[in-house]
Amino acid sequence: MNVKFNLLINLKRFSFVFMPNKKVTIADIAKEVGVSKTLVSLVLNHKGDANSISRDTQKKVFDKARELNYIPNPMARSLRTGTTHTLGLIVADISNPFYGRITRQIEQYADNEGYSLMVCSSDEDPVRESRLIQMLNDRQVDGIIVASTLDDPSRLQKLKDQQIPLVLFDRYFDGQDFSYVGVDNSEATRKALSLLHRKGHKDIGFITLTPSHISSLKDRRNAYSKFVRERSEYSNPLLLELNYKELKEKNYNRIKDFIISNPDITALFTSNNSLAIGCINVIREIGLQIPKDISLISFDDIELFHYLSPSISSIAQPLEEIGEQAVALLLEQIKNKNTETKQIILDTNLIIRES
Amino acid sequence: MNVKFNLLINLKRFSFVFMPNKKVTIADIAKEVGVSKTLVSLVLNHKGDANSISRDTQKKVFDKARELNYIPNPMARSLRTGTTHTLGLIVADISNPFYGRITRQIEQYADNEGYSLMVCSSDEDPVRESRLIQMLNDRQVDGIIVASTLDDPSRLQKLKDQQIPLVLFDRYFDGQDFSYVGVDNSEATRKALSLLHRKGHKDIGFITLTPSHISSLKDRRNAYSKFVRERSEYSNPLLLELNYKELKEKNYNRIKDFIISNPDITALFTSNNSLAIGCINVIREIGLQIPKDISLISFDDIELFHYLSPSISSIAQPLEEIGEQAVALLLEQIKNKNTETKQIILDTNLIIRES
DNA sequence: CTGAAAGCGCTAACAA
DNA sequence: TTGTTAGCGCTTTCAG
Repeated sequence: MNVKFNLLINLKRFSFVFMPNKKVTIADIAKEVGVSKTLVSLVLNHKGDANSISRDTQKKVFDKARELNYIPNPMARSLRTGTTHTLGLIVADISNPFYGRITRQIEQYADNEGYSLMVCSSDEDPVRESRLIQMLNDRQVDGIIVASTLDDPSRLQKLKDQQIPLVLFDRYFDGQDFSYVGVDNSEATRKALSLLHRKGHKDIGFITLTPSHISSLKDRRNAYSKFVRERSEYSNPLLLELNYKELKEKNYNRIKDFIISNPDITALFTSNNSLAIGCINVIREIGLQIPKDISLISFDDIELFHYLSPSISSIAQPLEEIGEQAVALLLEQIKNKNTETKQIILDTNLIIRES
Repeated sequence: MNVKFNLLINLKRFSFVFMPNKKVTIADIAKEVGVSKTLVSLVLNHKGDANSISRDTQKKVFDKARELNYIPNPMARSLRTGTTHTLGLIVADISNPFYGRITRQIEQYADNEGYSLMVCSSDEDPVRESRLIQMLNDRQVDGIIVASTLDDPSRLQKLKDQQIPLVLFDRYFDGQDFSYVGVDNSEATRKALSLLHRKGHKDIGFITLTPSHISSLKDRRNAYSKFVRERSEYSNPLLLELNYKELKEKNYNRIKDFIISNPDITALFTSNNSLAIGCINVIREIGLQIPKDISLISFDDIELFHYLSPSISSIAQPLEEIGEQAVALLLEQIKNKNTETKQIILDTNLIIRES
């Protein structure tokens, strides 16, 4: 028993000597190769040729680095350079498949370029989002991608002033000059509404979310208002706004009231997938049938819509491309701080199903 | 023109003096208050009392820090302390709602405790996962939470040897002593199978995923084998294994073949939600009806199952609690490196619907 | 071609 | 009760 115990202790002590416990630094390499730390750093950062260091020396350094299994300390590097090779991503809710799938893409492209991703959910709370931005900024991420829930873009403007690379997606700010990737929400909404209209629907209800300053939501709602205004046969806009909290708690009472108190409605347009789910619930509960009694089209396609019976028509955003472009835009800014901001508008796809 | 140019230059120079451009450091505070950097550091880290620094001095330091809007540089701190206040999370695929929802919880609890989260998807690829573990380790995250797709736990053992806090979830390793939070997959599977059996199903097909070393999948499959073996009325196990890639590509051919070539099957158990979706597709395609011709129960409840008609019965894991416990376990290890490993098994919930 | 030296901002022994 | 000093590991002038 004692022997065993001693053995353990000795092993532990011994480990100090030979194990890769104590991490190797450029100083170790320098000492072993017999050159200065500077040279090692230069070589390892592929600045050897630029500083005309002999190929022979370079090779020795590289070999020794591999032999010692040298791993650079990112903290030391970050402290020195101010860069972290980390990107920050803020979405409303990572468990929402819309954001989940975009996140997946962003993660993938970032990883390909050697960047890691810090993921945060703002919960549609501007205060929380501000805190997260601050946190990411404090942590010196090299850039931030955000589907912002802010109503006042000044916090983001501050980032830009600080030259922090920034890309918005899904939501932009009117009259603000940020890089952005998204879709034409007005046009997509108009197309869906037109379809409903062509199918003979005269009373189309529109259900959307607050906070209503969110550009994507606003554009969709405005497109609806415009659509209704342009057609004399529509009396009043049939509009319902839910807030994020009641939606999250699956409190659909107001949807129910809305549908019941507007019996003329023959079609519904919802401005996101969760709202559509709420509507489906309510419609079933009331005992109505889709699409016999009421038609439904939703923004943001999710798998569910495809499998429902009847399947639900929806407007699909090109999630993969949104993620890809967001990263591309951000990396461009990171690589060249003077890059002009760019706005990328991608095409949506109106998927017509049975609803 | 020239005047303007000069103005810019002057502004730039001036900015050095008063703008919050150049970040304030403890040195600035020290100088202003007239104490040493050490003292400032001590006070700001709430070690003032412990080092019997006068309350008066402490207050001065705190006030000045606030006045100067001091923000500690996490890189410098990390370099010095070796801690980053960052947690690493590795899942198979962040866009899968199962992981998305757990991630959401983990993020939230981590954030509450002042930790940020680095999220990575392994894509069920062990090589990729190893790389991610290495990356997180290099970045000196304070701890790692992982739903591991590895078949050889030695890479994880290495983390443990290095004293890196580690918590597994969803998947454990037989005979390995890691902290873990998950559910009793055997029991849950048995319960579902029993239900099917009680309802009179004699030929229950079981569809699962490879790689088959993944513990959760293995336990489910073994539970099925055992169940079949224990009942003489079952002739042969009706088992199909898909691989992750064909599932991801929605290549359901083998499911189709399986169902067609086993016409006796009256019930199906799938070991995850994506497989269930595949089955639903195939069953519809073949022209069979759920549950008239074939019943279906799936592991891992998703919203879709609730809304499908018929709605699909499933085994729900307590996602929120899994996330919460995983973080709790990890933080315990971070706070006290000598913490014993702990395995937490949570209850599942068999949700019986129409399928 | 190479190296010395000066920090990035912070913390923690060790003095005083 | 406070301060000095010595780095953490790396990059980058600048001077040979």
